[in-house]
Amino acid sequence: MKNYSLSQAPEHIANLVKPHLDLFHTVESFIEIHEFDNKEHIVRAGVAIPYLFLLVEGKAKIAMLHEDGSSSIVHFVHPKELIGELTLVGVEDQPKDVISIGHSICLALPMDAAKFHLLPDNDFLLNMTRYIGAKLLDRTWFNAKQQHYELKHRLADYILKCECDGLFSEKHTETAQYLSVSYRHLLHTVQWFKSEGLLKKTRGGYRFNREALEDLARVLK
Amino acid sequence: MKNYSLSQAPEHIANLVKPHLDLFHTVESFIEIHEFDNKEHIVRAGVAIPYLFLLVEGKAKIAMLHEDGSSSIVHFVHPKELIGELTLVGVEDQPKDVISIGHSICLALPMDAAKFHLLPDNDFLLNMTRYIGAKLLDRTWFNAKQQHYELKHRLADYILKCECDGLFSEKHTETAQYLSVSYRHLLHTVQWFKSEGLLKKTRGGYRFNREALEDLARVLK
DNA sequence: ACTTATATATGAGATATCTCACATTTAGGA
DNA sequence: TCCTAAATGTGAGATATCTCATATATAAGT
Repeated sequence: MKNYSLSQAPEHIANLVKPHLDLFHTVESFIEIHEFDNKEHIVRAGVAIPYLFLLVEGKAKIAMLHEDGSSSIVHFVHPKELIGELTLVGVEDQPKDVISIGHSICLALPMDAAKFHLLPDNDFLLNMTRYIGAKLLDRTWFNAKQQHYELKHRLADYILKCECDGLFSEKHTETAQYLSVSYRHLLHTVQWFKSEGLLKKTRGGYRFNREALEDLARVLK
Repeated sequence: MKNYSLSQAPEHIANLVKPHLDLFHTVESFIEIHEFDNKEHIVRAGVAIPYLFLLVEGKAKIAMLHEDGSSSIVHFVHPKELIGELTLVGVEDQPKDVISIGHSICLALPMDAAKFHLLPDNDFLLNMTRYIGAKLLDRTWFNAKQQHYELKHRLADYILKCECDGLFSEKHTETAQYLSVSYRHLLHTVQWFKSEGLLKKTRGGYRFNREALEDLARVLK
């Protein structure tokens, strides 16, 4: 993990970060930049979170460990999303694991500074409430659909959400944990997609038949 | 639906409501009391919500309609819980159905008054953020468990959560919609519980073997 | 008291999904 | 470059869960 203050950041990083600073303009002097390698913990389950993070570049997964040793991926964090916001407002006592997927870059604001300078600011707080509220809505919706429709629909939806320039390149292991099915069953469905001509493996991922996938995903609205 | 202002409330209702007013002490003059009958809509899906409600007495379900015509129960609202808080903070454009289960009583604060008088109040807003944040955590946790464990565990957990003085008396139809399984399959599991001596039907509901249910529910932590 | 809608109940057969076992390929670290 | 861990891929058998059909009991409305 690399860690330096905003003012010491190399220029290409500073440029990357600049567009994300608006939320934090009142506390700019406290801001640090943290870089994480693949599989590095950004937050460790059960350990108090010392920063409010904002993911600028890269990707991360929030994972949850079950009693039986297996784990679910509860959420994929993408750029512009916060990490630690529930700790900031004081409702999360037991944080979950947050793990970098590939190399990633975060703005990091010490939690104390955030509590002291941001929470009393009504505009900031309203933004935060909306952010959390939108997440609640999303997750409620996601989960209702998740339980109700079988894998092929959810997978189609997921592929379309993750796809980048017509290429789907998420790991099957993580897809399975996110969609809450066994790896084995995910592979069955992937094979079925292939055999129906919805997916075709190429270098670096899968190409797909967008219309057909959209058809399958449509029931999730 | 009966609807009257706080000052006109009959005494027994006023007494019931009093302990719940603290959140709203700055806007007491705007407050109304709404009473709903069984199956009456408190909020109708897709129609703008004109009030921020606080459930004082009774119970309500928040339901979600799927494309295929079936519906999921997303949440059971219990006394002291809010209805419409996501509309208040401005993230819910399409409210879901909220339906009274049995007779219920709500505090009702006109949405405009709430927006004007409560949102600018930093203390109130922080409370609201915490309320919404706690709900997000709960639901995340609930859903991860929900997908991961089979019905017998989730049902055991649900019975213990709903039980009142050792009596479980929720409707099977609603239980099935909440736990996202078919009615048929729920009944299979109920029969199995009976045959194993975990459940016994009596007048007005089911008695149960608490230790055995706790054992089953334990994996959900 | 009668009628209707809703909730409870049970059976039979289909299938979506899981567990376990094992082989192969890919990627990361020394 | 080799070695190891992770990711990918496939098979066989079990089971959790679903759909549909149908019957009875209970609650609600007139």
